[in-house]
Amino acid sequence: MDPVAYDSDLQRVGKHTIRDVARRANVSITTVSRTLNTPDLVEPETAKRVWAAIKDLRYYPNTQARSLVSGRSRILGLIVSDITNPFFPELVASFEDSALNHGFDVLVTSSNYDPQRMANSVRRMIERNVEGIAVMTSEMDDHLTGQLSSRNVPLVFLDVGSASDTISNIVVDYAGGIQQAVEHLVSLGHERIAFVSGPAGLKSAEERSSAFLDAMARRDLPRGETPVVLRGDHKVSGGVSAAEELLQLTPRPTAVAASNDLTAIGLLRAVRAAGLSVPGDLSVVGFDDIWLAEYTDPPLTTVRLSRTAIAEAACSALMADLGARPGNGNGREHRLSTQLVVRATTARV
Amino acid sequence: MDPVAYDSDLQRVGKHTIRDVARRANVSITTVSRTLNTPDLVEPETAKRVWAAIKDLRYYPNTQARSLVSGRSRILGLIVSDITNPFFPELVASFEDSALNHGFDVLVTSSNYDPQRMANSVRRMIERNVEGIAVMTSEMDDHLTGQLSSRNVPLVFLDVGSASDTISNIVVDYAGGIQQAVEHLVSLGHERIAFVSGPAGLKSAEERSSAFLDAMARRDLPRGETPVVLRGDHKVSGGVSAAEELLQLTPRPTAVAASNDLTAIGLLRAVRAAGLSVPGDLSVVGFDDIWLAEYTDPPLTTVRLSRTAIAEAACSALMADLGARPGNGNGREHRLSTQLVVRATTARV
DNA sequence: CTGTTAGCGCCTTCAA
DNA sequence: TTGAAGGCGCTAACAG
Repeated sequence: MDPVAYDSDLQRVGKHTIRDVARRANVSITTVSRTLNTPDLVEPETAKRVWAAIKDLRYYPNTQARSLVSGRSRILGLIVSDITNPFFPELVASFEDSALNHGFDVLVTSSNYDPQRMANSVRRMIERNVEGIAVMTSEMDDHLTGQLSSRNVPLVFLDVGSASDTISNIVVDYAGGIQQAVEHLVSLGHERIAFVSGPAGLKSAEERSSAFLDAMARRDLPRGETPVVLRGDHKVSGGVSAAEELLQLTPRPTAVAASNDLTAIGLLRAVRAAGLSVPGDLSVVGFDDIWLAEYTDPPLTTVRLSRTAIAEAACSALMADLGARPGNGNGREHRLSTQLVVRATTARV
Repeated sequence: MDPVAYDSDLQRVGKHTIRDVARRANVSITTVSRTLNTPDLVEPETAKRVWAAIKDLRYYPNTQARSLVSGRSRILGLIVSDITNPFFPELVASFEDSALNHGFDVLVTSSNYDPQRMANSVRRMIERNVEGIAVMTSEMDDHLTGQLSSRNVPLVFLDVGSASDTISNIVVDYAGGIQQAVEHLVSLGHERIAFVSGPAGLKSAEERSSAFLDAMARRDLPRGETPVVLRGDHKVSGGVSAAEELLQLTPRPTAVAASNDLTAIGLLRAVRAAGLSVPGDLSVVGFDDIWLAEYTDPPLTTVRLSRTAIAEAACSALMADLGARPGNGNGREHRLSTQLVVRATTARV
C-alpha cells in the first residue's frame, strides 16, 4: 500500500478509499457506502461523522469500482460525424446537458465519415460499458448495430434506421421543412425555384431533395419547365460551385433553396462574387439555422432544425430504453418538426 | 448468474467475462488475461484457442475492471469554455485524435463560463479517475487546481497558471501575433489604428490589448494621438457595438485590429451596415483564424492560432507529466507562435 | 440502525 | 508456459 496515502498531512494526501473514511469515522465501510447511497438508512449522528471524515480526507468515491459492482457505468456514448461541422457543437452541448441532468457522463467521438473509425469508437464504447449510444451520423453499419443491440445497448439514430426493441429513431420532418421553404418563396412570387442538394447517398439529404420535387410538383410550374436540382455537398464549396452552374441557366431561377446552411452560404458568396445581389437578383433559403445564419450578409432566411430538440429527444429516448428487455416493445420514433426563420435573403421577385 | 449470458445461441448473447472465454478455450482466466496483455508469455497454440473463444463469444474486456485493478483509467479530461464557440470544436477534435493515439478516451465538458459548473466537471473527472486534465478555459480557480495537483493529476492550462510539478502551461505568443497584425497594417500605410479588445478579466484578452499598445508605442504616431482601444466581448455582438462607436470617432481610424475573429466579424457587419466598405473605408484584422474567417465577405485577414497545435501540445504535456512524482521537476511551458494570414479585409489606405 | 461477507471482472504475484 | 489465489474499491444481501 502506498505510504503516501496514509500520510498524516492531509493537504498533500491523494486518493483515499471508503475504508479510510470508515476508519476515520469509526464505522464500517458499509455505513459509509450507505450515507452516500441511501442516507435514510443511517443515523443522522453517524452520518455527520462520516461526512466529516469524507470532507477531511477529500474523499471521492471511485466510479470504476461503483460501476463494476453495480453493472452501470453511467456513461452515454455520442457519435457525431465531425464535430467541426457547425451543425454539431450545439447538439453535443445540449446532449451533454441532458445527460448530466440524468447523472450521466458523455463519451463523444467523431466518426469523421470513416467506417473504420466508427467501428473503433463503438468498440471503445462497449469496453467502457456505455449504457446507451446516440448515433448522430450515418456511418453506422448493420453489423455494428447488431453487435450493440445483441448486447442490449440502447441506441438512438438520427434519420436512419428503424425503431425496434432497444433502437429508437429521431425522425425529422424534412418534407415539412422543405415545403415551408418552398411555400415561402412561392408566396413571394417566385416560380423558377432551384434546389441545391447534399451529397449523394446521405439519406437525410436525399429526403430533402425529393421533398423539394414534391413541393414543386404541387405548384403550377411555368409551362414545360421542371425544377432544377443541382448537386452540392453540404459544404460551402459545394454551394459555390452550384451557384456558378446556376447563374449560367437561362432562364435563370429567381430563387434557390439549399439542402443546408453551409451550402446556402456558398451560394451567397458566389452570387455576390458574380456581381449580383441577394435577394435583389436571387432569393436564397437555407436549412438547419446554424448559429452563423444570423451573421451572414444579408442574414440568411432558413429553416430551423433545433439541435437542442434533437439532443433532448435522443437523450430521453436512451433513458426510456435503458432498462428495456427484448420484446418489451421499447424503442420509439420521435418526430421533430422545423420552423421557417425569415431573415433577409428572400424578397419579392 | 444471468442465464442469458450462457445462452447457447451466441448471436443473441450479450456480455461475457474473461471466465467464459477461459472455459471455452479450456484454459485458466490467467491465460486469457495474458494473451490479451502479454502475448509473449503464452504458447502460440494456446493463444490461438483463446482468440477463437474471444471471437466466438464476442468478448470485450471490461475497462472498469481493468482500471480498477491497474489504477489507470485511460481517460483524459478536457474542459473548454463553451463548445459552441467556434474556437473550440477543432481543438476538441484534435485533442481527441491525439489522446486516441495514446490509447486514451476523452471526457469533454463545457464550463459555460460558470465556476460552479466547472467545479462539478472537476468532481466528475476525479471520480472517474481521469489521468490528466486539459483546462482550456479560465474558469478554473486555485482551489480546484490545488485539489487536483494534491491528487497528482497532471494538468495543462492554456495561457493561465504557471508550470510546476504536474502542471504544464501552453503559452501563446499573443504579443508576437498582435505585432504581426499591427505591422501588416502599418506596412499598408495605416497610422490611425484602433483595437477592439476582449472581455475584461480574461487574461489572454488583456495580453492582446497591452500587446497592441506596445506595438503601437513602437510606431511614430501622428502628433498628439494615442491609439484607441474599445472594449469588445469576443462575440459578434461586441464587434458590432464597437464598430458603431468606432465610426463616430474623428478623425476616424483607417484600420482596426480585433482581439478575436468573432469580434472582427461583428465589425465587418456593422461597417457594411453603416454603408461603408471593407477594406475601402476601413481595414480589419482578426485573431484566431477560425474556420469561418475564410468565408466572411470579404475573407478576413487574421492571425492564425492553430488549435491543432494547442491540442497536440496539451496532450503531449499531459503524457509527459503522467507518471510524474512531486519534485521531479515535471511540468513545462510550451510556447506557441502565430501566423499572419492575409486575406481581403486589409488594403492600402 | 450497523456490521460482516461475498463478490463485480480483471491483473498479478507466486507456485507448479 | 500455465494455474491458483488475492485483492483493486465498492455495493448488496444477510445477520445482528
